[in-house]
Amino acid sequence: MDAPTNGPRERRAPNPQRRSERAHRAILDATAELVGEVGYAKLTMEAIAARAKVGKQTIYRWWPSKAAVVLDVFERRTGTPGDPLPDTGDLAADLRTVLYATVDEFTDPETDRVARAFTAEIQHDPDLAATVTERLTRPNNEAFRERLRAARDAGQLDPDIGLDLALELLTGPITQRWLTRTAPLTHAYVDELLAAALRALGPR
Amino acid sequence: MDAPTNGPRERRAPNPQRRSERAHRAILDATAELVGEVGYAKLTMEAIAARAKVGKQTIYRWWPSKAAVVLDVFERRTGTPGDPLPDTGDLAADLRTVLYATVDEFTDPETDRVARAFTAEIQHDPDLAATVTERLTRPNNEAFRERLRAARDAGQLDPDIGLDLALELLTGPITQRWLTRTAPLTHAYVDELLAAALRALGPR
Amino acid sequence: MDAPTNGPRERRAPNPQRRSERAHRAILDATAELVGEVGYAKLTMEAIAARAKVGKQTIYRWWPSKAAVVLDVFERRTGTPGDPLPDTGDLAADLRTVLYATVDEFTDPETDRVARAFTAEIQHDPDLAATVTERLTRPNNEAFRERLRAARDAGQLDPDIGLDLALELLTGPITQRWLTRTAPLTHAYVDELLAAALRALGPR
Amino acid sequence: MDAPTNGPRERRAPNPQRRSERAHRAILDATAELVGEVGYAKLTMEAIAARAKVGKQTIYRWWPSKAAVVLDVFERRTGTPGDPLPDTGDLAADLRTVLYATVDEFTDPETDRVARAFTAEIQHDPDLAATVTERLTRPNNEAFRERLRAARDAGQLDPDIGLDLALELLTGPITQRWLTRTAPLTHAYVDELLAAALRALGPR
DNA sequence: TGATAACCGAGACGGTACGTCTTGTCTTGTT
DNA sequence: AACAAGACAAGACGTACCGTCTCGGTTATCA
Repeated sequence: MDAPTNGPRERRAPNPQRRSERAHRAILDATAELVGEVGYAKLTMEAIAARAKVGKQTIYRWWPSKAAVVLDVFERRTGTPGDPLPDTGDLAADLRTVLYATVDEFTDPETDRVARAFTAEIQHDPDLAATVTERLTRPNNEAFRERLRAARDAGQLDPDIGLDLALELLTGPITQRWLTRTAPLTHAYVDELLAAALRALGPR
Repeated sequence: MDAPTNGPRERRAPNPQRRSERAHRAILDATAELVGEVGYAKLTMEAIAARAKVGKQTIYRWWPSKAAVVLDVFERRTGTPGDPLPDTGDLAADLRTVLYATVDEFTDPETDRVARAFTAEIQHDPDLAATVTERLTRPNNEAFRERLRAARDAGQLDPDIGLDLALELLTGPITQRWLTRTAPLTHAYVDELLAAALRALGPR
Repeated sequence: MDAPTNGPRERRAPNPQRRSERAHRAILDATAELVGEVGYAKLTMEAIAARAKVGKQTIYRWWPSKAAVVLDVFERRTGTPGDPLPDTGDLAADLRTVLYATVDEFTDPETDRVARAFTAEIQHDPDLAATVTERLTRPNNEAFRERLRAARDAGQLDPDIGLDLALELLTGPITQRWLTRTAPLTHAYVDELLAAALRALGPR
Repeated sequence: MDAPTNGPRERRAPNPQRRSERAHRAILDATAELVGEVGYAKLTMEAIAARAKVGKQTIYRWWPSKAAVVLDVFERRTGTPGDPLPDTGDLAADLRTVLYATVDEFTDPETDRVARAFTAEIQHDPDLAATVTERLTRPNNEAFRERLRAARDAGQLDPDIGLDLALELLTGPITQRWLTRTAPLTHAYVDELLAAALRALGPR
């Protein structure tokens, strides 16, 4: 796990206007390549700097940690989080669409790899945890809750059930299965889960 | 995160008969203390050896990694996993008992700390992942499934629902909430979850 | 003797222009102190680094081995080797001056200590042997031979005797006595040696 | 050079009567092989024990150090030191015989290797130095001096010249040339040396 | 002729130092 | 001022040996 980190020193902010676009891109590209080649754990700042033909300081100037760099890479790859869920009026179908996509993402080796790296990193880097929550988790959850809210307003959900719990009933099992690798994440599993969860959530 | 690990060299197994009980205990004690003092990430083999008055080789002789040592400490603390769940005949009550205990554990700062460390470590140490699964996750899950099986046999559960899914519906939400720290883990939350999940699982 | 040395890994040369003068001096100072305190054999890179407040890597960056560091210390102490011998026209007197100085040096505990260390080290470190020969032995011998050459040209030596042999007759006995510690190195011994050797070397 | 040696603890002497001849021989054989294979510096007690199929304690029981073991190996190889020099009445011829043999020995790679190892080791192991002096140097020197004494008594040497100096004039140059590797040790060199030295030593 | 002590093989132990690695900062030109 | 390059202090890594210390398992005297 962590090489005992000294924590980066506080320093006065650099001027983003003068930031070298070349260096910025080179760092993200190099990081993306290296994560693919050696995985997150063996990724080093040293290696990123070398591959990107960049001084280490240039990395430290713009990112507080290795994780922050990789987070940017990750974000660049997966595109804008927080996109609204589809709303065709058919809740089950819409959720199926989204959850299929979710398990597909987790099944992609590259995404899986980085997601696991973040899951790991978040456990002992509160700053990163906050950032990830802010930029990934919260927008996604909000979009999810929005769709559920619409369903509830349409009378498709039990109004006594909290949206957060609803969300967790639908995604928690997937998260847990992915986390513990107890069984494969398949579309069939999503179907099964969806059926059960909707029984829990539907109007009495 | 991880100092890029070279992985321990292959070596022929030492003779466990000749293992020094004194050293064994001293290492676990020292590790337990140090995890409490500096946390898992800043824990070093060097420090364990120093605190335990033990040669580093003695640690490396018996454990392949820092994580493995801490796992033993963790196991020693939490006692035997895989204990059967209570079975009073009242499924809801029994599950409540267990899930209360679960959230209590995750709420305990010490346990939380180590659990997070393992969650992190497991993401990029497949050997450790296998060990943890084998020694913690699987026994616990099996005990859980056993109780659910009994309930199903008693007609308290929908026989069409897989026990794995049932398990995940009951624990996945808790795991996810703990993992993402989106909201506190309380007994009230367990109650809410239990009510919803049992609607999903109960006989039609 | 040597802890079985793996030999330092090959690495691309650092840029001497950017060498830290502070670190350089601190390392040599610390080494000088430590050799005096604990002797060469118990001198460790670890201790040098600690005393000099320097990272170990900084030592390894500039010197291939402990011996190389001490050689620099030694050289700094004894000043420029290869200084020409005095030439007053009186060969015996000039040689006496030089050999007195030689035995005085070998009698000084500090110099003796380091000289023995090198004598030892040279036996199984060919690189160091070459360096020492190049930087100490050869210049000194050349200066010596130069003085003998002048004497030979002045008709004070048998022209049939090789200068190398002449050199060895004059210094070999001293070296051997120092090496085997069979008897003390005194000025009287030099006188005795000189008388005999000059009989061997003088014109017939 | 030496890994800083803790020095062996004082222990009460074992009973040589009960010494295992098998182990004794195996240790010497293994040491001889290993010195040949890896050289003295990289020779380890560990390796000797392993090769000899012997417990390390068995080595430490009978020898105080690696050097002591190798010394025994060396002695076993070179046979009894201190044999008297030939005395045919012709001093020059007798010395030539002996010095030829000496340079031949030093020229043999195996002997050269071990001799250098001891030369090195002696510099910082006073106990070993004493042992070597006692068992090798002194007997050999004594035999040498004996022959010179006979020559002096026969009027072939200047009676004013000390026997020690005479010895050193004859052997010091060879020792020095071997030690510094400044030039090859040949029979021709011995001839040249002998001619010169005898001029120094002969009666006036 | 046991018993009983010593030596033996094996190898775990507490240590020390090794030489390497990476971290995050600092320094030195260049652009 | 940001940059590429890379030296620097710090300190953990995992390994190699050190010399000591058990641990059974043979011998080989002596009671």
